[in-house]
Amino acid sequence: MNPTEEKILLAAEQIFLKHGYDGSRMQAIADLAEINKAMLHYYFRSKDLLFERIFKEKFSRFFPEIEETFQLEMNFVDKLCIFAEKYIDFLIQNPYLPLFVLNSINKNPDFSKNLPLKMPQLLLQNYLEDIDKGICKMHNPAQILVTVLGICAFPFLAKPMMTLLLGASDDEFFELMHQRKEESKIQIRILFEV
Amino acid sequence: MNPTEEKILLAAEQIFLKHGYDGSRMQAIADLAEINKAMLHYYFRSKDLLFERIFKEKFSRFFPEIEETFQLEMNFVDKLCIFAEKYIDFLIQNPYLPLFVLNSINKNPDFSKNLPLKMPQLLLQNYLEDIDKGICKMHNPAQILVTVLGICAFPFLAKPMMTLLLGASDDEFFELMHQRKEESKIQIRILFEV
DNA sequence: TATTTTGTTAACCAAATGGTTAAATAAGAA
DNA sequence: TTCTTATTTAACCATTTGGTTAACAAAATA
Repeated sequence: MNPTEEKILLAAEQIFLKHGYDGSRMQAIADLAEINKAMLHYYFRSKDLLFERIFKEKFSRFFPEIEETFQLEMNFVDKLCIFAEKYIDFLIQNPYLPLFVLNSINKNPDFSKNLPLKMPQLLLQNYLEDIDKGICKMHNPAQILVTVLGICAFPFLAKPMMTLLLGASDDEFFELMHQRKEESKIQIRILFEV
Repeated sequence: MNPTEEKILLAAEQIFLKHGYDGSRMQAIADLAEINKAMLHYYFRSKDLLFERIFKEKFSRFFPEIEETFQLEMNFVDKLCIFAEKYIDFLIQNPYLPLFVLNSINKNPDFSKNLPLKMPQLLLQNYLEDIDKGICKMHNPAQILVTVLGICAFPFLAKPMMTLLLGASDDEFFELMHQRKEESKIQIRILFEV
């Protein structure tokens, strides 16, 4: 890929993830990429298209990783634990991602309508089997999904508020998130294991 | 209060909560309030001041309700349960609030620095006492705070994504949230009760 | 080398946006 | 009623913002 194009994508990613669509300026992206603003339009035509490019890439590069986990041969709760650890690790590397994705979907729900999201079905089947076997507690599947995603993603969504409430620094926050990999597994086992 | 001022505040609240600071237009607020755009500046001087007014009101009218709960005479886990139910009920009435507050703090952390937030200390003391009494499990207090807030608030933050993942309508989402009042209490007891 | 294609820049443009102003109207006080 | 103050409006303004253009440079191709 053209080095200029790459510089643009890298800069756009940073700006969009930090400030969202509305808060981002094309000029800011150009400045960060150290290129002329016209180049943005030369390579990507419009702000909308550039944003869509970043959003789709971020949204889809990250969901497949989860799917892998759910195809492993093990019981439901173990899968959830592995998922949680991997997911939190991923979010430590991409702390702005959750707020970015949620805001983007919130602003334009149609945007992610055609993106692939087949994991729930796989998960659900697996879950029902383990309830039959008697090794997993009965919950409303929707509530499980919300709870587990929340355990992992909420701290990152609430990062600025958390550091405020706890009087913690950025480093302390990330230390807390590393702890949370273990904490999340403990919580998941307590919640779902018989 | 002046009826025009009131109309403005009502409209500003709706617009800001739905679209955030960057996504909101003064003209949109004026249109919704059915008044001239100049009136906004006549009563509130600038977009920043109008936004600050809305933010502070939303942020502070909502935290005190929590504090009440924590001053009741009962054990820690019961308090958490009562908090969760009240909090979810409140969020059902104000579903846009969590994303609005988090985005606002995220955009301008200094903004909420001088706002009163003394609940953690009260909570912490209460918690330590109950661990001494042996009626509450030992966790890192910070992790508890994140988990409990997440159980309540995350579904509302993730509402658009949740409805997408679950293929649910708005009504079904709110039905799920009413269920969640019970679900949250169950989860809190499992997590923290001995 | 000559020519065409690709990449880059500075200057420019139209629309949108937050904000102002001066004049008009309504409301109160004298 | 008259004078003063508060409220409202339409027109206007400066800046910002996404986007365009035309000229220019650098490769690539012939």
